[in-house]
Amino acid sequence: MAKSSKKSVVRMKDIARDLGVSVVTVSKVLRGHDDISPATRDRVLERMRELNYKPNLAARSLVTGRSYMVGLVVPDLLHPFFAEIAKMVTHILRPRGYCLVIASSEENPELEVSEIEALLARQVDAIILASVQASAQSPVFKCMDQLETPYVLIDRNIPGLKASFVGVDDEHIGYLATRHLIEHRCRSIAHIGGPSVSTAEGRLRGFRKALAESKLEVPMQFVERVDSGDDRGEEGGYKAMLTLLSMKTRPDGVFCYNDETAIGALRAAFEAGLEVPADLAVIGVGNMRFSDLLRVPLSSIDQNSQLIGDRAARIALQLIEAGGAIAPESVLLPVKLIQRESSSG
Amino acid sequence: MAKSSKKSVVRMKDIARDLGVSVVTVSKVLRGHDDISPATRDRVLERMRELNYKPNLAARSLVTGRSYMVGLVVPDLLHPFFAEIAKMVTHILRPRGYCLVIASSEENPELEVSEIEALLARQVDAIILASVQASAQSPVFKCMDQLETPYVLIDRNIPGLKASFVGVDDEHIGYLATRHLIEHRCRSIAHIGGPSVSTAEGRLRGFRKALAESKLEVPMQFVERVDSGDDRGEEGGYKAMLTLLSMKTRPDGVFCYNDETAIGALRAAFEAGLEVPADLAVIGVGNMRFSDLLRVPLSSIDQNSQLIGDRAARIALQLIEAGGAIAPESVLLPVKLIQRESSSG
DNA sequence: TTGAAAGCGTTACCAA
DNA sequence: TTGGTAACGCTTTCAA
Repeated sequence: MAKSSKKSVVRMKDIARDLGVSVVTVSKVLRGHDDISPATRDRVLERMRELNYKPNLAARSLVTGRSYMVGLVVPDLLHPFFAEIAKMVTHILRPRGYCLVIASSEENPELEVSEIEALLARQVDAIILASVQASAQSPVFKCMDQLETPYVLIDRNIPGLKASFVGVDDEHIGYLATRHLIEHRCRSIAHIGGPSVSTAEGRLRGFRKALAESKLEVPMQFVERVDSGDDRGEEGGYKAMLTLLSMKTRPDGVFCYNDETAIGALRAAFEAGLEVPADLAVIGVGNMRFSDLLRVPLSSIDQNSQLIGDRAARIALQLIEAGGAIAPESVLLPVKLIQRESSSG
Repeated sequence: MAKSSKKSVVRMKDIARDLGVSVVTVSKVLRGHDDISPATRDRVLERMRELNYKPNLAARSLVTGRSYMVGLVVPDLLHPFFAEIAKMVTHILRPRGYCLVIASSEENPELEVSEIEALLARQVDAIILASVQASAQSPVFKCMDQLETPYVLIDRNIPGLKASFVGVDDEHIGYLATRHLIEHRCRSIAHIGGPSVSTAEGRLRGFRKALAESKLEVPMQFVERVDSGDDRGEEGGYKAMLTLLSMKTRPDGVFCYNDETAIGALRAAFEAGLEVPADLAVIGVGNMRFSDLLRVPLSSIDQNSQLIGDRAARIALQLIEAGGAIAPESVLLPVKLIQRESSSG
């Protein structure tokens, strides 16, 4: 062989020429068709190996109409919840020949639209989407429908959309967390909530439900809201907690929309000289890694993010294989309360 | 318009037909060629909008030979260091029309090879790579060279490879961290190191250098090594620390390969009833978020991960645009010591 | 068992 | 300013 210093994109044509067979034959060998004689097959395979042949997937995609790419759109890759999902999704997809194209919406609905349009232009076979769209009317859903690109919603459901969804029961999460605080003798419980997406709203509903059940009051001012974006909640949680602590009757427990928010809340509480959980019990959602190594280990609700990624990927594959002939499926995964010191008073 | 319920993949052909122009004209309008009359241009653009036309990027890729995709291969997406890089890379790439395909090697060299081959088959225009290959002889590098696919190494450099690299000076990190411990009156300093990649090795060299400079001994047994993989180091750090603590003369300071390892080490120290930093000072690398909210806030060296992603993405773009006619560049970003309670004795 | 021809949606080249 | 023609590398179909 010549010194392999020059660019050499090997094509089927080259292998066919070298071996005196047709391109079709090479193509068939590549894809394991059985109407090829073992002798030819072996020669072709050997030559492929010699030349280190790699099929051009763009060309294949053009003729088959399938790209073997799946898009994943999340609000923030840095959030461990979504990173874990991304990891699990590739883990399921890769052995099946698919690859993952990631896009980040940065919690911005318009950006999400353009990211999805870009994915569609790339002919992705399916999209897995933690959407920040406000409603089912958003043009993204029409786009995907128009191209018949199947999609799976994760984490945040969009009411009124006939699409598959994988996530958790957020109302249940809110209920569970709040009941937990009540059972630990909190009587004046505040909530630091997230932006207006289904998850935050569900958790708030669960919060109210638990309190109502126990006939506990929720002063209006005890529900603070954090606009996401800023440092994924930590700063927001800090400020919200400051507000809560400045009230004349202070809460003795706080249920935070997520762990980042809770960590911010903890920081505010420490700075104010409070003991956690003696003066203030805190619980979050997400069960972040290292939650148990914090100054006061943080109680949390585990959202089962690995399983969300796993299931979403599998459903995406089903939708691709089925060519759309499959009914939307809604999967609610179980959650688990992880009690740690921040609420064990 | 008919109800848009049926699949409708709009092609240039359709627009051309509707308007009585040629496909070429449509193509030129799409790409902003200026040899088209404004009148035609407007008609085409309007029709594109009406039909919600999206160019088929696979087809374009086939003829131009460029996919506008960049591959990113990391050992573990879940590690915040790599997640941050991934986020930054998309952030640079997206506005320029590129998308990011992610692949995870799981710290497995063979898996890394196959992931890279898959990316090459997809015609990615460049690859950004935190490689786990042991040497420059690995076939992956030949592969990428053969296809003239430019690549940028990040985080871990491969000695003897003529490739662009973006990372930090790991020997300096090790030196800085160790000097810091020495300055804080540690006299018996241990190291918990990582797997044999350039980063871990550099940090170890820096460790030895700082100790030698101060004429401090390093008993062989004071250098523990963690095989990555297990929970990104936390468990390994824990076990390594247990070993160190079981010695007849215990270290009074430990420099850990990364923050995860350090957190494991902290856990072991706490369980042994030690006070940090009074009995044992600890410093890590990575400056993980929430490092300052740990039970004992962890001192660390910040690796500037955002900037690594930024620079790697820009270099990748340059390499793509230059068509290989650019000399490899090695960028060493500055690091910063973040002192916290774990080493402020 | 093999292969010739057609075509996938786009862009490049050059002529009109 | 416009467009015809020929690619790009592959798969599909169908005939040999």
